[in-house]
Amino acid sequence: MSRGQQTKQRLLDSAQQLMYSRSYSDVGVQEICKDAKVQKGSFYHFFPSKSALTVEVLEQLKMQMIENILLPAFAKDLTPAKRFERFIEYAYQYQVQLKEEYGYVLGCPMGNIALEMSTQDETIRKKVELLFESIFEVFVDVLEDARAAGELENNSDINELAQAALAYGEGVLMLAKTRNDPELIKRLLPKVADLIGLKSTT
Amino acid sequence: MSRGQQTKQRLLDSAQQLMYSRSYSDVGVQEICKDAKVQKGSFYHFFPSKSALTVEVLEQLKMQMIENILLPAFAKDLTPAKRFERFIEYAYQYQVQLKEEYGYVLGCPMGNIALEMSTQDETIRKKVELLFESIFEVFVDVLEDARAAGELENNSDINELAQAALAYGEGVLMLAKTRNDPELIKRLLPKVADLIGLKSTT
DNA sequence: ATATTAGTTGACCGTTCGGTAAAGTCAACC
DNA sequence: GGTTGACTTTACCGAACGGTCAACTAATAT
Repeated sequence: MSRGQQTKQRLLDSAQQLMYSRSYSDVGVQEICKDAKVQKGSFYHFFPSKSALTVEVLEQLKMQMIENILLPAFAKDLTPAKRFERFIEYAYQYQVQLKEEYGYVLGCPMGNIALEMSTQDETIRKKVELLFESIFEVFVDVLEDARAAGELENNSDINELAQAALAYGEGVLMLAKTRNDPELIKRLLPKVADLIGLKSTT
Repeated sequence: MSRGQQTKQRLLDSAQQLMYSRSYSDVGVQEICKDAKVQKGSFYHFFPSKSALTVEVLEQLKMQMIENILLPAFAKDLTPAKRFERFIEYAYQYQVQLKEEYGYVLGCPMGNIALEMSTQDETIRKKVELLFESIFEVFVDVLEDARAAGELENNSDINELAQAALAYGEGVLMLAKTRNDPELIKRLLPKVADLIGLKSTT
């Protein structure tokens, strides 16, 4: 990785961490630069605006999420129901760790930005829309497996079920963040099985 | 209502509208004052800080939500299932209207603030927590009616079901806002019946 | 070796931020 | 009718905001 690439990467990493732990608006370009040990002029050498930086942060977030959470959790070594359970365990452990580190349950980084920025920055909104689409696709895939295996009691459209599961996951993370209590995830998220009609693993 | 009360009310109304249509951070006290036709000095006569104003805005929001949405939607003239349907219709119509007015689906005003501010302002987070509690209580009430009427197939703890329903509602509103598409509400929200195990109205 | 490009530095822009202070005006009560 | 306290007005504070610019240095390619 070239010198410039490294600088850019530090900016992306600092921005991702700071924005996730606080918010888009509360973190200024100045603070991102200070954290990344980069001068402000350099920031604007790599990014035309704070908004553009954020779009790249979101792209990086997507890749990390797919690689570190979605692929391992939904790997096909388990039954669809068990994959969801593994996903829930991942989400729970992660939020617990965040609470230890920051004192707060931070929730979903996409959801956070979506609600803060959707009415203010159209390119950010569109980008988050795409990130949700990535999760959606993974869910569709598991649900198809489940239906093929006869483990899906619900005969609704799989696209709708996937969207419902995504919405429910985001909602649970919102409540967990608002209550600052990661246990909500463990208590509530398993009910996604009822929502999509997954046969319980008895 | 006295002169001072009127001024304070204008500040609360302006802040509520502006923050809902954009965000907490993006709306300054200057802009709130201008919209309410109040001088900045007066603002700080009524509120010690922007944060304190926001807490009062949230209180007002709660009262409006209960009176204008929760009470009429969940009135006991219908079966529990039908009450939920009426609630969904209310939510849908409201977001359609907002999109016409502002060009954007604005989602849930509590959820928006919760995700933006929970890690930054503890008193705001606590207040939103209370607002969620208000909705939660209404849900518990309907669910008890449903169980008493034998219309609840799910025999889980009602508190958990109510929280799950709340989470799902918030999640759907988040997706609707991110996609800027109110139709998602109509398509997804009825699945709350599956989530909580409400017998379908056949 | 030199010219070109990529990246860095630090000072600077106008504007807005949340919040303060002090003087002035209004209405109500004695 | 004068006093009191609620409310309003206006000017102001230091700090931070997103963004720009021109000069400088480092790496690369010919």
